[in-house]
Amino acid sequence: MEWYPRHRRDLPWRHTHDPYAIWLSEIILQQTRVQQGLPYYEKFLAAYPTVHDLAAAPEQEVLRLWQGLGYYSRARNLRHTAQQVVNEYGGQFPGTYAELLKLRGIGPYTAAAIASFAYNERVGVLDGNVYRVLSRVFGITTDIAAPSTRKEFQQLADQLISVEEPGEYNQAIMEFGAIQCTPVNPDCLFCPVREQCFAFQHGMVRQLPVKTKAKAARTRYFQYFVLRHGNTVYLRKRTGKDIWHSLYDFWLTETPTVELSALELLAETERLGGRVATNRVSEPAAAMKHALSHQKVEARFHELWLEEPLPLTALNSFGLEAFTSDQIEQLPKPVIITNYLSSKGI
DNA sequence: AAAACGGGGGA
DNA sequence: TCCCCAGTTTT
Repeated sequence: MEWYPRHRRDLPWRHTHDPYAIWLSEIILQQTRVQQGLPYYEKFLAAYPTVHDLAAAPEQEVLRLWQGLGYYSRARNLRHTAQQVVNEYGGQFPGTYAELLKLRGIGPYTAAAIASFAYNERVGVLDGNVYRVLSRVFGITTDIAAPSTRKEFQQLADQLISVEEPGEYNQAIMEFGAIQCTPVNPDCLFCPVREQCFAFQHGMVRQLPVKTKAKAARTRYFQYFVLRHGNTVYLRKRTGKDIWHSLYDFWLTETPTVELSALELLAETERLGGRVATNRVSEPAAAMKHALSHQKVEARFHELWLEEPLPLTALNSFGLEAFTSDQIEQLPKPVIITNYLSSKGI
């Protein structure tokens, strides 16, 4: 806590005790680096200054603002919880850790963060930074990837937390992990706790924390059909339990390999009720790769110019909608789709 | 307890 | 190109 005031970054959410603003920042910062989250925080607070504004916003608008941040369920839960706070809590965020924990998108970490930052409740935050600092300082070799390990660290965090300034303490230990006790090349030379640090004293800094590696991501091959006619492009809102729920992309067939024969391409197009114009020679399919945590997506984009607009019955049964490029701009889309569209000047 | 869920940045 | 980072919900 001596280190913190001298080294802390000046971040906008550190100037407020408003639980709404703190909640917003914490949801954005889940699984997200500060530098990436910063502009989103500003955008959201400008668009939705209060929880009432967010609760009243259309889902598609919220998702569009969230575009590029990933883990889109965070954005849907954000809006859901805003509505719940307005409708069931009279617009006031719950005032305790236990109550906050009941809200969608708020787990142990976020509940502890809001409760301690906004209300000074004495409950230890446990994020990746805290795991790292505690495992090094105390020489804990338990695998932090194992869910059962949480209990051990939570107990320690709750024991260590300042009685006088729990919120300040929580921010301090996380900032210390983010800036000083970094995952690689931590600044042990100028570390204020090196004398008490087990890992430093025993030359184990590089070995801690112990964390088993996730298994390799599977590769999926997406064949996108970029169906076009005149000024319109056909897109589809993604539904179901897959990546990018509620975001828009093109008609999609998934294949076991990267290849898709010209025959299959035409067959699929005809299945949609469309005929490819013979006077427009389609270019070779554009290829793009997209890496996620648990999947690698290799996408091919087959641009198909249709002789006629797709029949309405086909649109309805396949969930496709016709859009102009101006309309497409407003739709929430996965980054890979945005990248493809901008490469095509759409 | 394990798997699913995005995207960015550094080496 | 490979590797690393990391909360919550769902299975």
